[in-house]
Amino acid sequence: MPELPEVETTRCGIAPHIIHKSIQKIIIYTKKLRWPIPTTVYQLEKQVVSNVGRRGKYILIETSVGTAILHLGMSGYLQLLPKGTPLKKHDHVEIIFSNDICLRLNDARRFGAFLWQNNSTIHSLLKGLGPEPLTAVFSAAYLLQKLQTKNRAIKLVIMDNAVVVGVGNIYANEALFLAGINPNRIAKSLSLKECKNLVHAIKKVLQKAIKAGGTTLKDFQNIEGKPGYFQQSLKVYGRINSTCVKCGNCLSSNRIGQRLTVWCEICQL
DNA sequence: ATATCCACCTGGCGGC
DNA sequence: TGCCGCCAGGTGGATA
Repeated sequence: MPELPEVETTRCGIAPHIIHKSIQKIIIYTKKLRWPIPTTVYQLEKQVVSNVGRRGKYILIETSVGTAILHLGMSGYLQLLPKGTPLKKHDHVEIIFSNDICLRLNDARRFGAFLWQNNSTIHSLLKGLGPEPLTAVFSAAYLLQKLQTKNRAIKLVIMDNAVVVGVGNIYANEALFLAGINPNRIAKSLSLKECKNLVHAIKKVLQKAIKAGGTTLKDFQNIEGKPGYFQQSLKVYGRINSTCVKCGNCLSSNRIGQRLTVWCEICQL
């Protein structure tokens, strides 16, 4: 998937086409993605989309009765197509609008989700999420305070949705490189200055990636089926066994929490 | 509470 | 060509 920039690219791509549009029909081709799709999502039918929001990597299709919650997992994407376009392999759900366009969720690995919340409740998946990385709430002071109880690698902590949402493996690697911080550092050992650098790096790398339309690795594509271009800017992710773009040193790699991590031993302390 | 590990899936790639 | 093992953008949940 899609990390936050890819999700945001997707949200921006679909929003203008479906806001204020009326939903005619929901068709579910695959009953279970990461979780079974609840039948409550049929409440979307006959409703008008009031807004298309995002919380972390969840896309929120809002109506006056409730909100459909979409997650793209590792391999999901959304497409807007004319109603009746032949289905592709791994098209799991479609939302048909009254103007005869439909929104389809395709997800080869089925790690994504299609869920529902009534307007009076908050889905448990959305509870306990940390701040959005691109808001002022996510600050150096906030991060420093959060790190005080954390004896794990800093990379794991910035990828923890309870600390800050939306930072996945690509951008965690990239932000730590940009901030000059070794991903293996014990989180609570970071100084305020390092927290400042890291928070700044996370915001910068995410903003740049959103501007570039996301990162395309294998199967991510935006709403028009076009790739993102941020992969051209990656400094460490995917560059295992290559040399550091800054100092020429051979990059190091290991696994942190089962996720491939790449860094420069000289530039990241 | 925190930390670790597993599970859920398909597809693409390199190696034999 | 084919089969095998390994890898991949996420993250909730079970376990210690």
